Amino acid sequence: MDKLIQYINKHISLTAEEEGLLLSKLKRRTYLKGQYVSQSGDISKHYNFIESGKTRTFYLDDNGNEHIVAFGIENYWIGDLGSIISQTPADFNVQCLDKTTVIQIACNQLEQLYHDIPKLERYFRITVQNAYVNAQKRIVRNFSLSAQERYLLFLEEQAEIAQRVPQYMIASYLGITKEFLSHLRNQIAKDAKS
Amino acid sequence: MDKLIQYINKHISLTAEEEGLLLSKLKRRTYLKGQYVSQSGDISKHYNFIESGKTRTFYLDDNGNEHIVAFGIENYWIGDLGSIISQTPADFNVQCLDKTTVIQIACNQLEQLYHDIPKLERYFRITVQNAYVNAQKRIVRNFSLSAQERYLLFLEEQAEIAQRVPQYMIASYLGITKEFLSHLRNQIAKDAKS
DNA sequence: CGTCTATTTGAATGTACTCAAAAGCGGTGG
DNA sequence: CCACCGCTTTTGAGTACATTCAAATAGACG
Repeated sequence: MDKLIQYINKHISLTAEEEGLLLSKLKRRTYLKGQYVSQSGDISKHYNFIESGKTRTFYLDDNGNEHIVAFGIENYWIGDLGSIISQTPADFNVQCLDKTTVIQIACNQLEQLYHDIPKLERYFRITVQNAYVNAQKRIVRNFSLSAQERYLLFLEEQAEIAQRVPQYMIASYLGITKEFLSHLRNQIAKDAKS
Repeated sequence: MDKLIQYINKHISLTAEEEGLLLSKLKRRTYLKGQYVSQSGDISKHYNFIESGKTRTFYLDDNGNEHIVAFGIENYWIGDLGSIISQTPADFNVQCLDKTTVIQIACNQLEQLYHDIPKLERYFRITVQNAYVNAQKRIVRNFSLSAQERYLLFLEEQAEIAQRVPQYMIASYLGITKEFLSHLRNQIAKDAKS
């Protein structure tokens, strides 16, 4: 679980004692491809840090269409934060796209941990703050950019993810249909030639 | 500045001493209608809590179109968080829609405040966490709901704001044109009759 | 090689946009 | 009190971007 500790220590400095306490509360768990780390409707039991593998967080709308909210790869925190913080049924599903190993913090121990290691408040404040800034950026882009521009930006900014997930999921993440993304790629290829 | 202290104390418990220290760092400032609390391109100098009035946070895209990212009313925190936390040029403009009084924390004192009153880490963690959950919800809705559904939901969930801002700004917030929103309203009125 | 999943292609459709013009609605001044 | 001004909302026609549905093609894996 060194990688997680290392990540946390980028923002705060844990003492050896705190590190030990934190480690004692963490559990490693491995999911197979296709398994769900958490499911819509359930109350989330843990917050997860990906050690290896990849996941998608998606929402199933009333018409049965899937909408990918986020991808997760190594060193990402995943889970339905709304469910985790208020212990209400989750809106989102978190599914593994590969065999995936996560480090879990149980929700019912999170408050205790914040109490025992107040520095963690800082760590998570910073982490969530960054996630929030990105979410706002995404909202604005979805309004102000065309689907093609959004796709090109995605390839650029999230190159690693782009290479590791199937195209129809990228379409879903971008908020367009897989057919339309295919059309866009065709278009882009044509434009590149001329 | 009691209202802010009161709001903060919903999540944490400040001692009298901490309260005093915090208060000594806060400044009240009033802007006229139309004035900017912060502007795109500038590096944000403070984070703002609205005591009275209302604001819009918007992004100006490459085609010169405005996209409203958020509205602010009493008891909301406003500002370009991306700029505030990394002291980079802001993406967003925050403009007052009325005479607006805010309580400001200077960015260059924020870290010191976190140091002196670690509980504030917790307060802002919780605040940003909630904002993030809402942002994710908005992303999903923009994908899975039609413009009409989004509008009706907005009226329901943000009734107060809906009554206090002009329609063309609501359209911008929803990511549609003012003309199309007008069309939708027409449609909704017709549907209601039959 | 066959099966299953992912991607491509194309035609018809729909949702939302653009542009232009008209109508409504406060305020302000004559 | 009315006329005019600026700003917001409405209306309508034509258009564009993205969707749906159906079918063909390509890729991956046993």
